[in-house]
Amino acid sequence: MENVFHVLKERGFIEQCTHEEEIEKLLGEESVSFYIGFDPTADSLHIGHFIQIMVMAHMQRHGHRPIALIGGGTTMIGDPSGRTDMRQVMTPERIAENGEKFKKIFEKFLSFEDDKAVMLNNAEWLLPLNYIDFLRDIGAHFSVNRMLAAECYKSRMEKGLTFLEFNYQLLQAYDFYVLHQQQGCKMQFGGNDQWSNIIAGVELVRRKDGKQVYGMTFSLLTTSEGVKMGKTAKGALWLDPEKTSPYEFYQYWRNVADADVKKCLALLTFLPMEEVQRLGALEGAQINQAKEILAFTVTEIIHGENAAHEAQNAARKLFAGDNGDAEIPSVDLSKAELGDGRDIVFLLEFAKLIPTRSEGRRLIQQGGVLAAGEKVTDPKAVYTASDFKDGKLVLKKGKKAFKQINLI
RNA sequence: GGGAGAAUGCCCGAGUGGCUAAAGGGGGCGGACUGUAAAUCCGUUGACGACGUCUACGAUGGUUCGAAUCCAUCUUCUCCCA
Repeated sequence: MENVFHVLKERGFIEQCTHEEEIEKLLGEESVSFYIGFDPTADSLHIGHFIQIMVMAHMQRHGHRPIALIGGGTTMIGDPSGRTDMRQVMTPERIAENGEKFKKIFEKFLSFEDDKAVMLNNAEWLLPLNYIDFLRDIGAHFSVNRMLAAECYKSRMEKGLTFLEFNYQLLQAYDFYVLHQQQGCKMQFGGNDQWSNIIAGVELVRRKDGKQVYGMTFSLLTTSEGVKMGKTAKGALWLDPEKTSPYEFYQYWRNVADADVKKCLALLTFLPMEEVQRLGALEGAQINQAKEILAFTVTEIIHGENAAHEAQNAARKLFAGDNGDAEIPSVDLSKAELGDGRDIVFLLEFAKLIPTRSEGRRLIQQGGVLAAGEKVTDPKAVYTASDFKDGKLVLKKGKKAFKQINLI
């Protein structure tokens, strides 16, 4: 079987390794147990986590054993790495709830049968810890001097870092130590922002057990301009269809910058690299084909084939100017609520295309609103039941935002 | 524990008694150009019953005809000393 290290390297996942040659050798020789930690700070995973999930999937396909670690314990502290502000302290109930949701998502991407992958929660061993014992056993191995010098705290050295957060690294290192002992875990992966935490774990295992374990980090998904990808107007690009609809999700990828197409295909899909190369090399208007494939494939992996087809059809129809079908994101408006007619601003607000009525008026004045294909020029224009063809009215805001109102 | 300073719109950041819904930048949104791209350019960016009204410059109270700007108390944060 092909060495997964080469696959990950070729696809551009790998950013830093603790011991490149040894890791390559190890992954080529035996089935390795490795772990990636996910802190349940929100009620859904987002696209940043998805990269890590892809890595686990690639690894599992090549015969290795993923340990998906849910950070029920570490989330009680909050990881300060690479952040400019302190994380909000979360209640244990919320953390547990979010953790359950994470579990369900992992089950979609990994096979947990026959111990081919395991899912654990570090709350199990972190919550019962005794402070004094922990300090003596684990804390003694850490150098504050070294920790402070680490790049990941840099921005926090200016703004302030609490002792609570400062302890995060010890806990993550301890996770690795526990997993090494209990699960024979030899590697830890993570986003590039996890580098310091991962090295800390590698060193702790070496000091405590005298064993060599390894760490590797993966590129964070950034645009060619270095901005974090996966940000939408509403915040993160979530994997949960309730939080980010498959259509929105599809559109996000359909609209990535030319320069990022190849990278996204390599990191977010399982398409063979020859295909990725070919698609990424397309130029001019042709690269739109590659973007369609990217959008469809990623949506398919996350939301399934049907949802991907629906999203694609809706997008194609809307951008082809054919507003005829029901796959467009829509809202229902009762006849009673429409009454003798409502003004355009009401309809825009009702369809959640605008946050305030002022925004709606401004938009109309700037010529950014189309109703049933006609540009709306008067903010006071009133729409009645007769304007709904077959009980439908498609509103278009700008070039890319559509919403259909169904009269019921 | 002692001392110094800061808190402004989504973010950064000017403003130190009326001309301030608050400069400038970033971001967002709309338009032009295009390929549902990037870059660029133009416009816009508190809300609402919209040439007017209301709410806003950490919180509360006060001085004043009038406060983001002055005073008092409080809260939070940063820095220096311990």
